[in-house]
Amino acid sequence: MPQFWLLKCEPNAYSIHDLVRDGRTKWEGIRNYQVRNFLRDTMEVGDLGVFYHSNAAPSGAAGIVRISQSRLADPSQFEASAAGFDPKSNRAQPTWLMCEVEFVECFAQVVALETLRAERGLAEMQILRRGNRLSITPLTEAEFDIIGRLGRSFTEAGERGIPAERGQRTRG
DNA sequence: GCCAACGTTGGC
DNA sequence: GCCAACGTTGGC
Repeated sequence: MPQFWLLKCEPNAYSIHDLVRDGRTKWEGIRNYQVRNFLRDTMEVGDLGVFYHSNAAPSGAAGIVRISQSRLADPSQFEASAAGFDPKSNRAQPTWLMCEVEFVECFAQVVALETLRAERGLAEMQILRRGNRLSITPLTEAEFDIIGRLGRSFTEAGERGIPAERGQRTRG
């Protein structure tokens, strides 16, 4: 049984389109203990994730990824010149972990934050809570399915991040 | 650029 | 262990 995640990234730094090009990428640079604990204790290869663009116009869900590697040591914690350098960490017991994600799907348009907020089934989603700052958060399967359905509901006519239809649609 | 919210740091 | 100061995040 896969688990489900929402992974935030600023598209200025790395976007879903970069992942389309690369196929897979290391999700490095996490320096928050709550997120580290997800990476260490919970996330497994085969889990599915929503790729979320933050600090964007519009911010929102941009596509789907799959976890292709888990529990990797983040090498930048050992690099003195790196922004995420952590002099207290050591190679025998790295403090900071990362995962690798592989591309699954790019939505025709970003499902805008405004659209996510309007969806009743997403009311409990952590990303929508005030002050949420975790870059990786768990989703329920129902939340993941709703976001996937919204992402697939765009037609070419829709141009403002507003879904053209919201009919029932099954996953896969 | 503003600002609310939250995490981290460090003095005590 | 408390808590004020500071830094970061991210929507707007």
